[in-house]
Amino acid sequence: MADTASTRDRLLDAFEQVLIAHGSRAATLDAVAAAAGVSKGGLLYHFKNKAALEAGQHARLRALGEADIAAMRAAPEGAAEYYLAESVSSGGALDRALIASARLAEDAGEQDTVLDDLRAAWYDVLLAELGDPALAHVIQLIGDGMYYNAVAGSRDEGALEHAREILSRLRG
Amino acid sequence: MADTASTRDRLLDAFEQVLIAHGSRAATLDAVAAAAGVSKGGLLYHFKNKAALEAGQHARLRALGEADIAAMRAAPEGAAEYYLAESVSSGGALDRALIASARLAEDAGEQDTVLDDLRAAWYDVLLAELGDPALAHVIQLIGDGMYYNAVAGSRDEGALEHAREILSRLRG
DNA sequence: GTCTATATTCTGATAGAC
DNA sequence: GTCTATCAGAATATAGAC
Repeated sequence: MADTASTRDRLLDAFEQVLIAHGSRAATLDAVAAAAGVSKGGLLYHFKNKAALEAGQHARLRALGEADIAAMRAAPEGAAEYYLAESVSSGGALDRALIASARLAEDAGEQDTVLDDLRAAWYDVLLAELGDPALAHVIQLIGDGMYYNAVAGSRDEGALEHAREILSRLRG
Repeated sequence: MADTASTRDRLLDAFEQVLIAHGSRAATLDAVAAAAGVSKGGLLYHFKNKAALEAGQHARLRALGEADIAAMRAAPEGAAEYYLAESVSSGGALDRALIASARLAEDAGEQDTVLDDLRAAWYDVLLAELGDPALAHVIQLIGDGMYYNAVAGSRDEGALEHAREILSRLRG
């Protein structure tokens, strides 16, 4: 029901899109309102100031991230496989929210802990499955690396296959 | 000779520092000039506009990066060890330049290729030493992951030790 | 080379009409 | 709920004094 998305949700979508495509400097109230097809006044009805818009973005990431962690715990292929596969940016809602919040986090001095919290939760699940702190840590770093490359827009073909191959060597 | 650094260099130092500490949104001409201890007019004598200041930052990274690639080729401990050790943010000149340029790159749509160029060069050196595309690729992803955490401002204790341990398992 | 003063445009935010 | 009009302050940049 993309057509029936609330204006509030469309504003958050637009904020994400501008953050991802053009960075935080470009994500002004004017630009976000225009991308969402509303006026600046319309935006400010839903989010009383820019801090509220940023908080809305972080809250969206938190909800998506917590759902993902539950899915990772339940993944039949195992948490490590699941984690690596999802770290390849697929343009999904979680990817987009992660990139957008990461860009905001660079400007604001540690105002929202969602990124740190999610990272810690993913690590816990990896460690519970693998039972090896060094391996769990390195799997997370590989995921971060794939995520970094996706954000930078670099084509990084074969990353997932290569990561899977190395993972199997380490487990075998 | 930090005391005898030229005003131009002090301005680039200040730009880096503000970018790293507070992000690109905070790195205004006023803030950079103040951090360097000069007036805005003084800054604009050395860099005629903001784009020139950003170009100066990217040029500084390119010079440091090319020197690093030469050092990596010559490293007695091997390129992979050298690469992982330097990927841990140590506050060195290269680290700082890398983080600063990465923050600028998010705002500007691929105007300077220095980050992509350096990444490709590092991969070439890793592959030449390791002779294994999957392993070279994964080592670079681990470095990217450590670098991503530095850009994001997270602390990530034990990353280097864990990466070294996994590397030795893979080589052994 | 560096500063002050100023012009211009952008940004966040408010008030009130519809 | 959404829009337009408007404002204060910030940001980039220029001109010219020293």
